[in-house]
Amino acid sequence: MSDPVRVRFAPSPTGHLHIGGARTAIYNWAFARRHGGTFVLRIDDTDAERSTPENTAAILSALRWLGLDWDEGPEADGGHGPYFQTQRAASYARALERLKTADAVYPCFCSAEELTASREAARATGTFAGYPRSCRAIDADAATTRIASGEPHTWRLKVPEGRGDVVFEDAVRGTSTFAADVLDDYIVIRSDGTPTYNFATVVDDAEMEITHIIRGDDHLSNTPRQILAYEALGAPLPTFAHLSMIWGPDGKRLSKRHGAANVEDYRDAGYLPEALVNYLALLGWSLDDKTTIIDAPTLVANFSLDRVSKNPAVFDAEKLEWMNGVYLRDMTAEEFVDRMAPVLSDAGLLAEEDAPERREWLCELAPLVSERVKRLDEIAPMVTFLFADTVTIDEAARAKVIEKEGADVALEAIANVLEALDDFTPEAVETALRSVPEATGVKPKLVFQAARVAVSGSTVSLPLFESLALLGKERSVARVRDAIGENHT
RNA sequence: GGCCCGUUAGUCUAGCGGUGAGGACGCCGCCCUCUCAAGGCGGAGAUCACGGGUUCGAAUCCCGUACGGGCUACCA
Repeated sequence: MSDPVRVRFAPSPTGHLHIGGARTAIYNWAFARRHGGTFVLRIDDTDAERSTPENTAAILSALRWLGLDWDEGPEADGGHGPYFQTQRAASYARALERLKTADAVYPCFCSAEELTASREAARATGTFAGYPRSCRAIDADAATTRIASGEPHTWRLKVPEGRGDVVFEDAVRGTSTFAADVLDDYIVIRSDGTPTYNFATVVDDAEMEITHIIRGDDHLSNTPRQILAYEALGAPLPTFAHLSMIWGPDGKRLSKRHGAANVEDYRDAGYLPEALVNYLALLGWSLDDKTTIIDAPTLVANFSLDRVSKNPAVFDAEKLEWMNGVYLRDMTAEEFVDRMAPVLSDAGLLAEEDAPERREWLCELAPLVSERVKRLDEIAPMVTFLFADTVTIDEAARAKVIEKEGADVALEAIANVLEALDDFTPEAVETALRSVPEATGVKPKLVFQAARVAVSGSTVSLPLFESLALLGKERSVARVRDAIGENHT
């Protein structure tokens, strides 16, 4: 049996949870759950300028909303903490000491200006633009003296003499090779003593015993230098798996320029977490050649890195919307009411505390709404007429239906026939309304549309008979009567 | 500039040497129908980026080219 799987998602709190980050988190989570492993959440907040506690909180809440629970991380200690890089200075210092004694690192006194200049020069000649290793030649005693005198310096990782090409097996892309001569003596500790990203991640991943690093494609080129750090530290190498990017429709990295790019944007727009997880899971991974609706348990039972595709995927908002509709429609009335109640409350249609006593009524409404809505935020406009005392008839609808020849006659008959009903069920209402065309000689289409406009204010609404039943006899009849004579105004 | 990665319909994908290149979103049409949806049925849409190989046979293997993306920071 192999070592227990430990994976991590390590967002940088420089913004909220991005769609791309969410997919990375989903894959890590699914992989951990699939293998009975541990999902670690680590906050890579070493960018002091842009990291904020608010962003961290937003990321945690977005992950929770998606249902991606972590076994170790903020608010879930697992013995490998702390889980904020800014609290791990001791680890980095310890790692640096280890590298010093192993002679795997050396101080560099070059100024930022010098480095930029040499880089530009190298780039202009078309050769390797890495650090020329100037300070590597400074002997240890001289270096110690200069450090003691307070001269600013960084620490660079020494690419071992005679190190061959760096070759590793990427779980999604296969063998990756980086030639030895492009390996760079990169900076691991900045002049202010803080670690650079490439070093901090390796130290943390090693200490946290991460076995599989599943992350974005943008880190692929960083992998060889990280591998060098693992080797210098004497730590076992994890398996790497690089995910391709998620693009906007223009083939550029998905960003706010393309519209909603954060998980919470979708939450606020009325998307369900289960639909977003399903959609994102499929953006770069597939179960087989035909399955598209995959719930979380199914994802967990089937997720594997070898079915992750190598090519970038364009985020298709329309498909997500369709999928959200599928989840909405698949809900039971009870489930749908649970999602609908907060929406009604926010829209000021039905107070949260009044919802329980009208639960039965809401459950009757639910199936009518759920099958014609793709997002939760479409609900309120659709059902407002059922909650309001009166309804304002849409101008176009009035002109098109109420002012039609015969509409008044039909409305009169509708009101009478409804009024006569004892049992105001959809079936009874339907039977009653269906008798109107014959009795009045008005075409059925007009009869139904007139009733619809009178009651809902629009030519497009939830199904008529059910709507009337939901509205109740009194209000239904009143609205139909109110509509009569509207064409004389 | 250098290095790395990618390329199957508008989009997401299946495919892993022999298929009529399969599915999904979107689009179009028909059916159902009290409107709108949903649902059912059908359709259009892919010279598998291009050019060379290897092979009896290539979307699948190899090499180039083009295009796109990433990295190349004392950002992550």
